[in-house]
Amino acid sequence: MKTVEELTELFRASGRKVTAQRQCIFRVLQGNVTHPSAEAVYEVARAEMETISLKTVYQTLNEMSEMGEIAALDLGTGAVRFDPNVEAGHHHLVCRQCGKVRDLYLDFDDLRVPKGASQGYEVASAEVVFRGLCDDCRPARAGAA
Amino acid sequence: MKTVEELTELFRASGRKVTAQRQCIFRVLQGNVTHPSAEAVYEVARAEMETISLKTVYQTLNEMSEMGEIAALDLGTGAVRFDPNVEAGHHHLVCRQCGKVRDLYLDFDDLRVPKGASQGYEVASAEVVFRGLCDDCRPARAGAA
DNA sequence: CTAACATTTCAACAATCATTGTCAACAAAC
DNA sequence: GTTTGTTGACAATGATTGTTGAAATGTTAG
Repeated sequence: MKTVEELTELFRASGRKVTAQRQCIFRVLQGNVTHPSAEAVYEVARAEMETISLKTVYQTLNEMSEMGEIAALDLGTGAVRFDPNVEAGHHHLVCRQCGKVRDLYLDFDDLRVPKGASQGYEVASAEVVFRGLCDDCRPARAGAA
Repeated sequence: MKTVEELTELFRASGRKVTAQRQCIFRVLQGNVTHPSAEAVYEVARAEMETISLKTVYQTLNEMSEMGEIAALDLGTGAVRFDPNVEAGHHHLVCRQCGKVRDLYLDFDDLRVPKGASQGYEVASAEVVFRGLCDDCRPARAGAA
């Protein structure tokens, strides 16, 4: 994701106003690898700005997503998650139990749909979703916490 | 998916009752490649059984899913979709516009997470989601409908 | 540099959509 | 027939979006 300053410029350049709330949201997302839901962003933002509203968070996240500065992921964990990492070709690890999501940088070079198999679809992207249990949800083994 | 008769046996064997409604739902799913949402199953079932309720449809689909007879897919199209096809190793084509989902039988043999990259996850499954536009949503080109 | 204006945004509230819980009447299986 | 699970009307939940008056922002004129 771009820096807070760059995002501020981008918002202004596209005719959007940059409010304290929005910059707070920018900061929350900076370097955030937890793929937070809107609610999660809201919680963190509220620690810094008590009066921010959930609606504002949704609105700003959606705008950032439309601008391509963050990615909105629906991975079946109940709520849409936002990923400040918009680099192409990265994939996701999803915990079946708690929904925790992590980025996975792997290059699968044969991730293409052969002609004739596309059933009329014009395929624009391919993403791999790996599902399993994260270390926190894995049943503790003997000796482990 | 198994036949209506096999499902009837399975339900009975696991202590579940087999009602006319449930058999109706079994029939709706038989050979259905549209990955219908609960609502879509409901619509079709209601054509046959006017009095069936949406709650019953949800309940039955969830039970079938728990039994592993169908798969519940959340592909970010707004509602969970149900896939009578539970064969492992098949993937999905999703239309960005209308949400239409189709199965894709492709074997990606390097679809594994290398040791050391799994970030503590115990990975159980890998599925590829291809997104794009289906033929119905693709802007019509000159000469095409 | 400052003031004033036209917009945009904010945040409280209510609405929507998918899905699930509650519960009395009912039907399947023994 | 009894017992237990199921049905379906209704209401509730959780995520997300629409509405709206009030406040803040970027811009332009002075």
